[in-house]
Amino acid sequence: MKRTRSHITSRDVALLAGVSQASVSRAFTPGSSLSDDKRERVLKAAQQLNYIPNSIASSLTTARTNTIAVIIGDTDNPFYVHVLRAFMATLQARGRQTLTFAVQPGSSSDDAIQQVLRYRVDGIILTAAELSSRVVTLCHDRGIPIVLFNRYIPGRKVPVVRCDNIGGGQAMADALLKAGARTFAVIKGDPMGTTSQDRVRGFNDRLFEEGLRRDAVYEIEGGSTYNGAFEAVLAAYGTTKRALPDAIFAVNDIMAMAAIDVLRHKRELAVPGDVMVAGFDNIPEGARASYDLTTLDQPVAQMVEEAVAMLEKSLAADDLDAFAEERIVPSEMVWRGTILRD
Amino acid sequence: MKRTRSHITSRDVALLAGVSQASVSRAFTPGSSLSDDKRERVLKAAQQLNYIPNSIASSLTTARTNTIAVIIGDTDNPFYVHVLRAFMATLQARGRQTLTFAVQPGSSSDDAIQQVLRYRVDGIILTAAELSSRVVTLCHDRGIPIVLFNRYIPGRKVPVVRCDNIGGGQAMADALLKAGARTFAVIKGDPMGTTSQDRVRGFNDRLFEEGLRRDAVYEIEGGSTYNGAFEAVLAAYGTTKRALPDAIFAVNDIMAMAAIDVLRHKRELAVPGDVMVAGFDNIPEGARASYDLTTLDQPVAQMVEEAVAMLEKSLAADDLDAFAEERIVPSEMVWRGTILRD
DNA sequence: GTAACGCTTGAATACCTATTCAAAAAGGAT
DNA sequence: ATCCTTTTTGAATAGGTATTCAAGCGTTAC
Repeated sequence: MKRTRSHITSRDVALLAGVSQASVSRAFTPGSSLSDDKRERVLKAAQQLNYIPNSIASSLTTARTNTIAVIIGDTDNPFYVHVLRAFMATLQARGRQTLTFAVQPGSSSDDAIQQVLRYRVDGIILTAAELSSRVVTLCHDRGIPIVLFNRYIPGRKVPVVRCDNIGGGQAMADALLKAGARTFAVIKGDPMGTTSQDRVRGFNDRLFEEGLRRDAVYEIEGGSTYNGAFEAVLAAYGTTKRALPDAIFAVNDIMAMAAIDVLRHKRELAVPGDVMVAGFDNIPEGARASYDLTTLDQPVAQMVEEAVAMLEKSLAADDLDAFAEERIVPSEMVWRGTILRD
Repeated sequence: MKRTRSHITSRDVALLAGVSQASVSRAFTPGSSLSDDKRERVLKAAQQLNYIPNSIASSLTTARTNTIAVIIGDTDNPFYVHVLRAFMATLQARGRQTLTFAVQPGSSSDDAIQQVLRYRVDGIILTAAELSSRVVTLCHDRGIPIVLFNRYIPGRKVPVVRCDNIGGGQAMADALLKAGARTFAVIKGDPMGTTSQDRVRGFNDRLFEEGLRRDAVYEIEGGSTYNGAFEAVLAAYGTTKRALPDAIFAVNDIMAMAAIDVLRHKRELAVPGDVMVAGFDNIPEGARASYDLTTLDQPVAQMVEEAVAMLEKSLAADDLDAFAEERIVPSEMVWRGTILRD
């Protein structure tokens, strides 16, 4: 069958139902004034013609696309995959479409935003990706709300939902000290990311507060990925050259899992017997029996829920500035088997 | 700042540049006839006004959105998450937007398709989700190409890219027989999914061909998820009640990993020493040292590439029917540590 | 010098729906 | 039956861009 050039439009339906095009539009717009029998006639005609309303045309007049862009930077980290899934589910449940956009880790999301603005999305969620203050202004001037997830722009007031990363780092430092650790390694993530920076800072600061010497903490660049962390930990502790720390704190679970794999399978060491390991995020993968990872929980469902709520509040309001809130959610210790407990 | 009601349009740019609106449109349409100096003038004016072309309006006239819908059913299976990521990257690289849609596992994707058709996507990719023959007709009549990924509709000619699941199942049966296994368990996935069905069929048929008795294979419903398989395997082999098989074949890696975790951590058994385990898909997670899973590789990158190519071929053509091809990619054994080898 | 041709350009129009405005119909009260 | 209020309805229009059509212009060939 040849591709039909002209689709069925509301006018065709109107013709068949013997009403005006306006009435067809009203039949598909909840809350608009139309008599019941006419609505019924229209819907029957629509069904008969297999009519599907054209959102493109509709968006042109309403200046709303009912679409939210979700921009994600780090699809290598399962945590952000879970976040993306949660956003998709939440937005879908609220009757919105999701325009997903992945940007290369490290590169800026400016181009992506530019792209996305062409599509006149109603709002933007940005997780784990760089962005410049410039594009924030760009969106702001256009009245398009943008909510940051687990990322913020220092020195600028932008709506954001994030976890208390500094507090989490501190809590983990306390937990490991209490477990008897005195020498440490920290596996850092994206060097430019505020998330990793804050977790490391909270962790280190607390240790130094407690009187540890600066060389009690060995810092490792894990690059936020399993493979990156695996190689880095292997380079650091793959041989007996460097003395093992009492505990390793990775700023995310996936890197903690890499560390465990190196210690157990490349060095035949026991975790937590020889070295304790802790992560951050509480991804389901870390909870599995093979890892049983002690970590800090980020309440993803709640955070996503709040981010969407924040976006919708901006959507409903005329004044974007009124809602530049910052929601900081605490993270909670999840005790499992990779840290010793008395 | 208040939300600006009216955006900058091509007309505004035209006014500033001293040209017609048509010329502005041409300046942003590659391959259209416009003198260099005029194009330059337009682009300068556009930049000055922060003009971003409106894809909505453009789509209305061209009847193209440059957007592809990716519908995914099983986001619990990491394999399909990798598939989704690959699609997003591939489509993005070709300058297309991705409208992602997740449907509840088990429920049909008909509603999702209906939704997606409103947005006049140019094409649809469907992975790991049910769909009725009816909506295929619906899309077909509208001239919207739809490519199935790792799923097919028995008895209907629809463009599809999938792995040779039957052949893979057979290959795994051969491998396990050669490794000395004589009693088996099979962990099945989605009962309605052709993928799981075919893998089980290929596996069983080959075993029975080789003369095994039907009760040499114990079948387990794993539900396609880690948790589902974990519980099912625990129920079957968590105690010493039931005799252990020589080998367990899970129709996907994530369930194989669950099986390994049960055997190792709930029963203190050795894999592959006491029981061999094999999966299907070759997800990166299974390659990690903690699992080191022997499996069958699905060449995701290649399959995704081909699916998109198939879609674009349909997009370019007028006649949809000419391209209802079926591309079946072979899967290859990946020998790792969970099957004994001589 | 004229004819023929190709490239540029702008005016006008189509794309499809939501909404406004005014008219018509229906309902209610007296 | 009359007037007033409320609801329903259709005609007309806006929304922003791509494209068509015809005109304008400059070039080349003879």
